[in-house]
Amino acid sequence: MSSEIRRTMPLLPISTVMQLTDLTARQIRYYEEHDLIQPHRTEGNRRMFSLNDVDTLLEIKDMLEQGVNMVGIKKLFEMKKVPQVQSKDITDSELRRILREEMQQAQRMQKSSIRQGDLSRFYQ
Amino acid sequence: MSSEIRRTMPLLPISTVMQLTDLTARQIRYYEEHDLIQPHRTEGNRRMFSLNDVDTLLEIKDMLEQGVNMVGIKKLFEMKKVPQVQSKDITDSELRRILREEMQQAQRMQKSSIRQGDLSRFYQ
DNA sequence: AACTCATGTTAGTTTTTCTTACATGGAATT
DNA sequence: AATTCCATGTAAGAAAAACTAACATGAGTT
Repeated sequence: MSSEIRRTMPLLPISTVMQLTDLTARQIRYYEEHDLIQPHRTEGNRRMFSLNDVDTLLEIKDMLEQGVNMVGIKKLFEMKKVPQVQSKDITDSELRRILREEMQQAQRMQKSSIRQGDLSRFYQ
Repeated sequence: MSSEIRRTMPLLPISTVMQLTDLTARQIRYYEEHDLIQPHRTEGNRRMFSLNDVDTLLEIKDMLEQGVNMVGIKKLFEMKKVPQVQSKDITDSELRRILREEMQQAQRMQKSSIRQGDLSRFYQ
């Protein structure tokens, strides 16, 4: 009983992901364009998303609401992936500078960002 | 982190369910026709399945391979739902008779049924 | 004032899913 | 042996969903 579902399995069409994340198709495709997600494609070229993709999108949404921009999010994701040893091709100091900038901008935006819910709208 | 996914949420299009269960669209629709599943519908009338639906379909597939027919599967599902007190509108003896018949047919079929895998084909 | 960024919107196309109807092969029944 | 039943295959035509590409926009930055 209870089929094993891997969080990386491409299960969901974009419509489902829109509902789960409260993002528009435009937004989701834009984030893919900027390489923040890499959804699977069907033979017919339709995007299929995994549960991990949904998590990532929720993180993206969150960071955007905090005022972090695409580039910043990308960097932050890269950090997450290599938490042990900082990759040296982007110098540490440069990374710190970028993040400092992002965070400053984030604070400026903070006032207007209305903290908005998770998936509660789905537990009908 | 990690979005809560309810097993009853209608998330999956039929194509995904086909892959997860190794059933054809025809089979899935046929089982719905016989009321073994009740997938959600989008505004545009497309079926959307929950993880519970997938589980149910895997059970159906299993029972069919054992030789149980639609009617038998329906009854067995009804039993599962009311495990405490046997519903009296279908008499106990009648239910037992039906199930005995199914099981006999099942044994007859057993020889030809090749036990076939679960979701292993997906852990690429 | 001109730019940039994230997102909206529209158009035209392709893929996916739907319903309906008829076809089929093996089991069971007559 | 012929007929019926059952689970599934298949084909056609219609509708919905998703795709790409392009232009539009408004807030924030330079």
